[in-house]
Amino acid sequence: MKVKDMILCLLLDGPLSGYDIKKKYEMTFTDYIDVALNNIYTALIDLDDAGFLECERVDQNSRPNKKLYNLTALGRRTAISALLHVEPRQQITSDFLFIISFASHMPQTRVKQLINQRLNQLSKMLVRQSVRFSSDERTPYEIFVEGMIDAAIKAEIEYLVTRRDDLLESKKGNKTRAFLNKEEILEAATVKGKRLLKQ
Amino acid sequence: MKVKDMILCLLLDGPLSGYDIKKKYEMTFTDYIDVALNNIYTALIDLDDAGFLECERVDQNSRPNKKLYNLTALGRRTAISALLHVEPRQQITSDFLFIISFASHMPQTRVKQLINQRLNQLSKMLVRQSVRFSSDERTPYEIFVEGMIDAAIKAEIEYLVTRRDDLLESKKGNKTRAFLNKEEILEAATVKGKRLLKQ
DNA sequence: CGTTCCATGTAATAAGTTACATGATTAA
DNA sequence: TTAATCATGTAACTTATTACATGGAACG
Repeated sequence: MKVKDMILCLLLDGPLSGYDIKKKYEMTFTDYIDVALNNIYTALIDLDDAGFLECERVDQNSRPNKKLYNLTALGRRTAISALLHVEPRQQITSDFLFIISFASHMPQTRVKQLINQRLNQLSKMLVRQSVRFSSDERTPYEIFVEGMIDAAIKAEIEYLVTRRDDLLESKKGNKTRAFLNKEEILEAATVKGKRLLKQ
Repeated sequence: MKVKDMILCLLLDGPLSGYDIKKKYEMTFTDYIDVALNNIYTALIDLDDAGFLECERVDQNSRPNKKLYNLTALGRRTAISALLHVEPRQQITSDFLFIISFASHMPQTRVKQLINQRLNQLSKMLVRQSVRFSSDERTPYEIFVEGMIDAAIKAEIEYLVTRRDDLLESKKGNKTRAFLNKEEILEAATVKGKRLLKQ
């Protein structure tokens, strides 16, 4: 699916500004859709020019003015058509796994760093999860998707925590702790919550 | 990580032809690295021109001739440097999850189709897993990575199979079976094995 | 006799990324 | 007063994708 199709789909549930789309993306889609958002305004303008959207200027007094975009009939048809006919692509590119598979060419410190960084990312994802879980207005479908992500995150953490020692050659007699333990990771995800998200 | 960096890394363990890289990719990296491979030959030529590789022509009698690429000192340094200094990006784009979260705009048949297609993809991934598991010459690091993928695939199948009914509004009194059951999926992954991979 | 495997490339295009650029308001 | 939030855009560039293009050998 192309970014423009996705934008049209996001507008199926009502008009949004570019900024709204950005926020929505950052909060709910970041974990399974990877796009840079700098071009979102350009995309909206293009879609507008092509007749998929109509744009309404909204003047605000204590805020910068904004533009609300809404689907035209054509836009709505296109969005639905994408939902029905696109064959979904699963596009995963995990530098982490790629690099780890070359661990024989790296020093142990790098391996530890990579694991810890990844656990950190997963921890942040859990934070977003908990924020989402605490909101109402979620459709059963969104709940389904969130549950899937939750399961994936937890499976990965579980695997990393139980297996990461396999990556270290010199386990024995190594007094310095290499890794955070599972409790610390999960705690980081709940307690530091908001702070973490802002990093 | 860029494709060219990855190619350099793949060559760390010995010279390969473009075709070798393709094969290696298709067998072991497909599941967590998403790239189109048409440009692999172009990339090799570019890397050669830039002094990262040296190329040896190998004439074969009962096969098309091929070109074996090997790292130069510069190429090796660049590969190692990428492994040590790149900050790994996790790039997931799951059209499946995106589309599913808009299920309220789709007919039930489409939802079923999406779930079944996804289970099919996962099934194929399990086939690749089983082929990989049966090979020797795997470093502990590769085993680690495979284990991770295995865990991820199984977690997703588990989730889909136990929760997919949540997506169907009219569960009651629906006689026609909507989905394959878990045993059928896992069986498809082992029995049909090779045949599936070729689709 | 048809399909898969081995093996390599080119050219045009589309898409997305990075970096640049601005500016008022509000909460800490 | 400093950082974060709200809010929108442009231009140059890099990258990757799609489609095209070929051809012998082996296998079933």
